Amino acid sequence: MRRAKREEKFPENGFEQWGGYMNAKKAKLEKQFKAGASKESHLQTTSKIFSGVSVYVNGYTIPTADEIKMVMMVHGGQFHQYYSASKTRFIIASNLADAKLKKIKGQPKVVKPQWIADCVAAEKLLDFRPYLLYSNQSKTQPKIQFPQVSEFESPVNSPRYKKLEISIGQTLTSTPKVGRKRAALDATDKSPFNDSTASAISAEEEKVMLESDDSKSSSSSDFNLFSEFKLNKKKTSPFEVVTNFPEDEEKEPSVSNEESDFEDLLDCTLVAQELRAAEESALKKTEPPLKEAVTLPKKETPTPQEDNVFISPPKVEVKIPQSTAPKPEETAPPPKEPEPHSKKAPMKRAGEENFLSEFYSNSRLHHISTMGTAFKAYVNDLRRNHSGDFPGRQKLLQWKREAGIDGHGWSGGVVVMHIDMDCFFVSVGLRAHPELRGQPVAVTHAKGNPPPTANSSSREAEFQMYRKRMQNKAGTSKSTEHFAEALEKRLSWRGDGGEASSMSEIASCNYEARAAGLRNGMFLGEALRLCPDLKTIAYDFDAYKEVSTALYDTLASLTLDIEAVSCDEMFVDCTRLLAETDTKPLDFATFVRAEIKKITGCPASTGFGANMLQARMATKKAKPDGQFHLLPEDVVEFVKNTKVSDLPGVGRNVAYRLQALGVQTCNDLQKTSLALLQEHFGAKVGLSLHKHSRGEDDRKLELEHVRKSVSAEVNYGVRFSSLAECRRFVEELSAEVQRRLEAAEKQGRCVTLKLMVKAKDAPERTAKFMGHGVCDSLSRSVTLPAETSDAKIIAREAMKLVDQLGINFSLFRGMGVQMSKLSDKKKADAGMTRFLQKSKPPSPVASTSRAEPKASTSRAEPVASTSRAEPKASTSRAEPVASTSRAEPEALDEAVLAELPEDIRQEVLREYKLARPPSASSSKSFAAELTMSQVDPSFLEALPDDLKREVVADLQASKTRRGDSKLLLPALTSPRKSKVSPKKKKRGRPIGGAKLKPIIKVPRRESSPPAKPEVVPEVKVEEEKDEGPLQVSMKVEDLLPLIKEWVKSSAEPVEQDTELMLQFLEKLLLSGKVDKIAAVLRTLKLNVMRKGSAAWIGIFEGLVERTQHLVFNHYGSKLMF
DNA sequence: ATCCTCCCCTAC
DNA sequence: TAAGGTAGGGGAGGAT
Ligand SMILES: Nc1ccn([C@H]2C[C@H](O)[C@@H](COP(=O)(O)OP(=O)(O)OP(=O)(O)O)O2)c(=O)n1
Ligand SMILES: [Mg+2]
Ligand SMILES: [Mg+2]
Repeated sequence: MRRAKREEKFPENGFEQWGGYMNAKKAKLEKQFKAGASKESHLQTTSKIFSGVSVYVNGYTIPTADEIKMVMMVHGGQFHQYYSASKTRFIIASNLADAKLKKIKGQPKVVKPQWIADCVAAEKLLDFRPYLLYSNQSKTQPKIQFPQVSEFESPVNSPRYKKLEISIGQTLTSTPKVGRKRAALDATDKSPFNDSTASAISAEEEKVMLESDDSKSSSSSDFNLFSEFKLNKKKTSPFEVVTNFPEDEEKEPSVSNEESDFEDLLDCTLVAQELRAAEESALKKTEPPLKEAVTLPKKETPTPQEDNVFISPPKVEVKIPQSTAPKPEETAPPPKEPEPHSKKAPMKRAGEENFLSEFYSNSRLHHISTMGTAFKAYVNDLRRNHSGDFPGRQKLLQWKREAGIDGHGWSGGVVVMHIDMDCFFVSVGLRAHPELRGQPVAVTHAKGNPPPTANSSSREAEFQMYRKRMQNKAGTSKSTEHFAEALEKRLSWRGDGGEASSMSEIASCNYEARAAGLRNGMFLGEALRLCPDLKTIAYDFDAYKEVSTALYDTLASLTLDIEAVSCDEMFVDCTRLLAETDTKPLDFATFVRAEIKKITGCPASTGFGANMLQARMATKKAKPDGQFHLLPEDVVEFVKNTKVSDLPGVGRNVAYRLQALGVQTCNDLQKTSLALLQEHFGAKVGLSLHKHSRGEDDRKLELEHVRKSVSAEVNYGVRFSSLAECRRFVEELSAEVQRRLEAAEKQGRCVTLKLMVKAKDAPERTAKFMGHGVCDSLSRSVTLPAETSDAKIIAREAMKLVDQLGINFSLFRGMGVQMSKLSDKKKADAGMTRFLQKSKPPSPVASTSRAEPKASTSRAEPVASTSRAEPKASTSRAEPVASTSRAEPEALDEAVLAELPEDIRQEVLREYKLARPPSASSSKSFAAELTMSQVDPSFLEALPDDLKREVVADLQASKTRRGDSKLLLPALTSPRKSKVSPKKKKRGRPIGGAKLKPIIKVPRRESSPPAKPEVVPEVKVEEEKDEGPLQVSMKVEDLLPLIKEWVKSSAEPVEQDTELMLQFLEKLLLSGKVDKIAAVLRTLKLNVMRKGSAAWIGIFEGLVERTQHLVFNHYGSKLMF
């Protein structure tokens, strides 16, 4: 069966104990290799130990998830990639770490991984109870044998088990597809920062602000020197400031990655907190009271109802640094901005005035991200408008002459250069702090002496708790130790609650600091413990921007075969440049780096290679302040000593999983078969690892970048005290998205809402001040019928999604709004608006893309939106309408509508719908097709009969689609976009009702609620004896309903029906319709489980077994479904 | 086979 | 206190 593909299957192996597990694993893997791509044998299982057992692995476990997956495969169990309340029977976890665990519905058993290991060792299914992670008895060693193999029926402690489903493998098709290709045109020209969100201030404005706001440069003690840079215009490269700083930077032993983890490790700590909180306040189910809620009322402004409610002129942005301020050393906490009346300045929270702009102005991640985006656009613009002249080349040639560098350039093949500024933020910052050169320095917000937060003791307690948990992890294997160690380092602050416990992150640290073990992204507290002498300096985003621009302009003056990576880094295809200037790579490097240092005062390192990977690795080797050319002949050797974690795409997770496979270096990786890699990591990732480990890289520089999505999200400071606040924040984020879309001259059709929700037992107080803490994250999206960039529409859709999720806003810890399925914004669709709004000519505005030749696009007040409909003072309460193709509801002219082509009409209807305030109960959004539950009844009623009929017909025709799939683990939510039959409409979600108490059985299906036997009766009898309705040639869509009805219609299956079904399946098999078999079995399984009938389950199991037998005989392998 | 949604991961 | 953003690759699994 072609299905074999690469799913979960492993040749038999004989690995026994987990004791010497690591070793055994290696041997086993090798064996599998040998077995070679014997795909066929893949499907075999060696035992039935885990028959009927389905597991989902959460977090890191000692047999790793991959290993458990393998074991389940081999021993007859089921491994679920996602947790499903209805299908997953056990959750394997070592601790509470992943918040997800805590909100899972269906109360699956959470069992320690050791259980799996012990079962394998014992070669039989052991009672899982001793291994329950939470049970009191769990203590430790277990091994209580359990009589027979699958007696789990015993209602250990939950009758729920009864209806527990036997899960069968799933996995049917699933081709590693990537799909989604969005046609998109190019953006337009403009300077790099025109769209940089908050900082979208014009250069002039910026300057003014800088000048007037001295607090700004702030932190830097010497404002003067600093300002010299700041006041320079950014646009071009006016960086003549020439600051020659003494060379510094001595070579440091290269350190590995930066501190990537964050919450993961943090999680453990938080988990400890959670535990404690949970223990203390046993069942304090109710909504956690918002402690600060008080201040809210007064704060609220009259809420401008205007059109531009949510636009937040970015002006704020630039100035901010001031509030933060002073450097660490010389503490001088500037006065917090005084608060009108209330005592101390209340923390600013999302949804409150100025929060967003203030947050953004201080967010380093926001800055590097938007700068990165801006530079990609900048390169696009430069390429588009380029004259063909590269002035920098004259300089290069002159330099060569003066330096006495002879001709004979490079004659090799493709040369890719990667260039990256050394400890960027620090290097820039040090220009203003020459006295700190040579010392360990880091850039961070915190300056030190945090208020006497008296929680050092509580932290100590947390730490102890954490330790306990770790030990509890039993395993104690290598990796566990590794993580434990890492964690301890980060969290083992004791005593004083001074800065040694600061949770402020270090954006960048110099090489002197790295020598002490510091890494970018590390907490200041931990950093100080590692390096007590660390000096910290403040951020200076404007300066970074200037240096970045200088970096780009420098390279752009030499060639435009550039792929921007970030504000301090890019790839350059030097092939043509070197050939045309007859220059050798390293000579070029010397020149460019010197130029950059001369202009910016900051060091950059460059690497050269035959492809992007090699160039990147070369840069790493070159740092700091160096250059390196990885020659083709040296690649093989070079790569062997490279750690896998140094490969692009190999982060914490992949590195960990590779390590579990015994792979740590590229050399190890080379010895691993492609098949195995793909088995574990998927087709693409596996192949990528395979190639990268050999220094091979197919990627081509992306010279014309096409943006695919635009988003704005904040996962900090989110603590809503009212739905209104939440809504307002969504509106602000939407306005931000609109602004960015406009800056990029794009529109989109898909709106995605992202949420971070406090995990079930996570403490109200997060480890990091105002941080998101331990959360579950989820997203929901809607595809609109027409593209838009209108913040109002975006916000409305996003809010609908919020409602739809039905989670109490007070649990939100982060929100994001994203627009995707982008297309260039043309005035084109103004056509529709015009059509419907008889009076309004399509604003011919901006016109085709490409438009503005750089120059700052207007920072634009909210307005901007091109074809904006006139907000007529319509009678209807429609909001002040805004942009794009949208007509006033009142403008709908039935006659006109009737003449429109079908597709257009649908869009109009859609728009019409959008323009209306959603009725209270309707929280649904449209998808490609309308769904009954998404229709606002009042809207429907208002339609003329014919239209009504059409809409309804449409709904019914499409109602089958889009069933909810998955039902992700954070069951924390509600029934997802459950369909709900036409008749009943979605219950309006209780706006603030958190459904902490999920129902036992989650209705995970579209149509009828599972537990509803009522409906069903005897529908039809499709299962006649004789040939009956089941035909091999039937389409799956016709077949499945029959299956469903079969199960639904009778309490107990009739034997003849079962036989008939088996015969039918056999026929399908003989006809090669394996997919249909899989589909039938899946549907059957679903419905049987839903029914929860033991009789049906038994029948089903028997059917599956017999079918599998047939399939095996026919194909030599089992069917995966 | 391919598309789509909802993740997860990675990178800066 | 602290400022935990944002874009893209890609995998799982369901629908078509
Ligand atoms: N976790 C991180 C990683 C990076 N950055 C910012 C600060 C860095 O200076 C800048 C560039 O990132 P790099 O990865 O290039 O790191 P550095 O330039 O600091 O050091 P290196 O010399 O390793 O390039 O991005 C950050 O704020 N947080
Ligand atoms: Mg760098
Ligand atoms: Mg970089």
